[in-house]
Amino acid sequence: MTKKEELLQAAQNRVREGGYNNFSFRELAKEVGIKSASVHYHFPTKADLGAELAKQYTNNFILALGDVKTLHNAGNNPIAVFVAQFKQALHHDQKMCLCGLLGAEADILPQPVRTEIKRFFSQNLAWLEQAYLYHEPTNKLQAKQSAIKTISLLEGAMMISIASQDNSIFDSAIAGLADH
Amino acid sequence: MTKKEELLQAAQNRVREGGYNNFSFRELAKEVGIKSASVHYHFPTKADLGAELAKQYTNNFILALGDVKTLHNAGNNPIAVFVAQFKQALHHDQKMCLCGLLGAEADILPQPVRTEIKRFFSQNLAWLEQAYLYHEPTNKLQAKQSAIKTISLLEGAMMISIASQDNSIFDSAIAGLADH
DNA sequence: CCAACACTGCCTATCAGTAGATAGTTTAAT
DNA sequence: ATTAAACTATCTACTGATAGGCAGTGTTGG
Repeated sequence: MTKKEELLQAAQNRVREGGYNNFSFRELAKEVGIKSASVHYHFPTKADLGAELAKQYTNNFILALGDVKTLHNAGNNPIAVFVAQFKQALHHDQKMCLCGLLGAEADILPQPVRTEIKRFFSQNLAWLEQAYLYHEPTNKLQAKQSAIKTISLLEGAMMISIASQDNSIFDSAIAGLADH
Repeated sequence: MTKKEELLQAAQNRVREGGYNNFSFRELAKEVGIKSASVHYHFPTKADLGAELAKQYTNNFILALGDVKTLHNAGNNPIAVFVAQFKQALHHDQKMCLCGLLGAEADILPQPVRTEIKRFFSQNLAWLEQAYLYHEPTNKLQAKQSAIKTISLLEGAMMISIASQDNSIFDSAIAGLADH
């Protein structure tokens, strides 16, 4: 892993714990073993780092989901796949969704970061909408609404589980979500 | 409104926009027209201010909901009341739920603040559980799960609406929630 | 083949601004 | 005379950012 990648990874952990203001160039530098001035070589400003962080997070997230049509044709329920990916993010890392936390504080984000956060949700909603269209008989409007309900439930459940330090809240929230 | 109340109000606005790290004693002092050192007279430390902020927010929130039994007996659907209060928080202030945002960054909060955030959710879940028990034929376990699903959906929908700068997302998410 | 050059990735040193917090003082009301 | 609520002045620590240096790694023209 390059220093640049290490910096992004360190930043991701900190942002997922405490938001955009919870990391500094000095802390990241210390963690990866370089000086804070050198971080500016890789990312000219903090906003640049934040924007690239959100961009890569979104891209990796969508990539890991896979293709809706492919999943469906292989006999997998894409909605279950989506839910499982959120569950993994919580149970494995014990941290918030990066874009969930940043989304909540969107008002104070530099615009390039905010743009990437918006993209995360528009892309995930589009993915989920397709998932509902493939998986159950419905129309576009209904599928859109189901997509919104599903991702809202997941982000909210994640948040409350972390606030309450109780992952069983998340499990209760998603019970029966991807059945039938 | 006393200076202390003004400080709490100013802090609330800032926290609901960008989390715990998004306010400083200097900014609050400037906004209410005193010096930053004077803020320490009212709140010895930042953690004290944060804890009192979360405490009052929770108390006011529960108080505004009213009594489940009273609502039910007056022919009102308590679940609809709960949903309406979240909708109001979003549409009126165009800001996140204070405890929602703070809950997401619970890992970095001073313990007294974190304790208050936990209380917000345990109290709201208890209120909602009662609401479901009163409003529809169910058992305690089902009511608990419904409570978790409902508050998760509301907090998540709020978050995504703010991230996307689109309140219609919230409205879609709650469509049909408090019917029948 | 090799000297000149440029690029990469880091460094030191430093800046102005802001953070939370403290000690001690003034002002005004009780 | 006491107390509440503000003040001035100051501290140490940290913030993002900049200027400029330096070693290593090509890369290229004579």
